[in-house]
Amino acid sequence: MVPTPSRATAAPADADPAAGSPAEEGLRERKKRARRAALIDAAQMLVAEHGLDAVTVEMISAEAGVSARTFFNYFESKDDAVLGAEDSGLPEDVVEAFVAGGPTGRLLPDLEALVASLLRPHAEAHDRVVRAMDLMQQEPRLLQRHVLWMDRHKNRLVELFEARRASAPFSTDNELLTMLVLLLIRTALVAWEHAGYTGDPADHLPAAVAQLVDVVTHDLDS
Amino acid sequence: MVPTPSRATAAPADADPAAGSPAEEGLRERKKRARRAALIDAAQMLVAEHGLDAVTVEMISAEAGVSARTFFNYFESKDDAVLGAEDSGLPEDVVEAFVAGGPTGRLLPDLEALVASLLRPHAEAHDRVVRAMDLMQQEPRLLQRHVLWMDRHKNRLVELFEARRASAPFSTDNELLTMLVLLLIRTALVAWEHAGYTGDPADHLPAAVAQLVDVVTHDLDS
DNA sequence: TCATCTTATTGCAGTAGATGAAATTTTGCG
DNA sequence: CGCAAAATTTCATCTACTGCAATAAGATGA
Repeated sequence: MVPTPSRATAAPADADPAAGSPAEEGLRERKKRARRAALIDAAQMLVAEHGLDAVTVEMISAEAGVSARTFFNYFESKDDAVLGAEDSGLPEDVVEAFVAGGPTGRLLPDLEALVASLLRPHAEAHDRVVRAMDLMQQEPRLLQRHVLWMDRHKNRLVELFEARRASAPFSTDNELLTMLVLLLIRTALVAWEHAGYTGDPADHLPAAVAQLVDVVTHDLDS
Repeated sequence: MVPTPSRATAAPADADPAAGSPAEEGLRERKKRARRAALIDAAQMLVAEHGLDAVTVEMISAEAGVSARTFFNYFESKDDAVLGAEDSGLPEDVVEAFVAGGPTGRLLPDLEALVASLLRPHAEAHDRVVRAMDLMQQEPRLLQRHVLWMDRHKNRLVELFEARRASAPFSTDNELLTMLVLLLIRTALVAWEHAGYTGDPADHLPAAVAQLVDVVTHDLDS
């Protein structure tokens, strides 16, 4: 049997109108990208409709026109596909600025800058992230994967913190700082959600920081 | 015995949730407790030795002398058994104090008090928590479950925040506050771990708060 | 002590996520 | 075209987890 309409998606071939085609990208890379996107779309659509547990990877794979085994060549788990998790690393320049003790020289604003650059890629894949956020509310299990993602980056973050200590010493524990990063990410994303997903997630970062400062300093005041 | 008319179905009557009085405990409850403990011990021991993925629930069950099916009568998942997760709620008096705007009237210290009471039960089951913490470092997947636990309590926390708003208004978002609770819990636990698990996890809470204040206020100073 | 009701354990069958390996197809390129 | 590299698929297998029906083990009351 194998009713795979694999042709269907690949049909438009290279009918690229205009020369807008990403020249540097081979056909192979192209298809890979397309498949991945198709799988994420299928996963998010099906889960939104039937719920996380009612959707099997076979359904998702069938919807995307690939075998179930191929699915796992693209994602480590079903949940990953639903979240459409992309592991885009931190930009070089931002990292360099941070470890050098910049850009402002004060830890909290510099963390903010770091988080902003972590949030930026989320703005690009706007729709997918929005769908992922919505699904995360309905399916708390997905929030767990979000944390696993965090855990993967944790080592990298700790490296950055250690590196920065050399040029601009500070006393705060690495653990607290990573949790602070997580707090900022989450707060900004939720604020973005509450704002109806308008604009950029990073836009809500300053407000998050302001709130944090508020809570902590109120402690000292009154 | 007083002739109580309405006791159609088995009345749990006392049902003392606190494990304080073993005398009042029937043999059934006893065995249940013992089995549960045996399963947790077996799970933690085996995982410590062979790693999380190399240990099957069959091994754990066999080690504890029960069937694999029974295992799932006690735990929702393998990971839960390894963590030995207990869902002890917040004490009444602490909750009341918090929603009334106390005990200090300032949000951050009051959050600290709340977290302290969340950490206290961890001190009782000292050994198991220690082993769970160690395993969490080796097996990041377990950290996810820790978050699921958090998620379960999140609704309760949000209720508390909302209730407190009535008597002692504040502007901070619920999301930021829950993340702050998570940050304090995690920071205190890690500090406790670094201290060689001496004393109480809650002992390290003040230091965590101090660090947080430090990071945020340094922003304002320089 | 026995009869009985309730509750816990178990065996069995089945679903579904995830992985490894070999076979097959697709793509890149000279 | 024809060959080599890479990706997809098929197939077998493991394991976590669940529902159901049968059975064993406390609890209870006379």
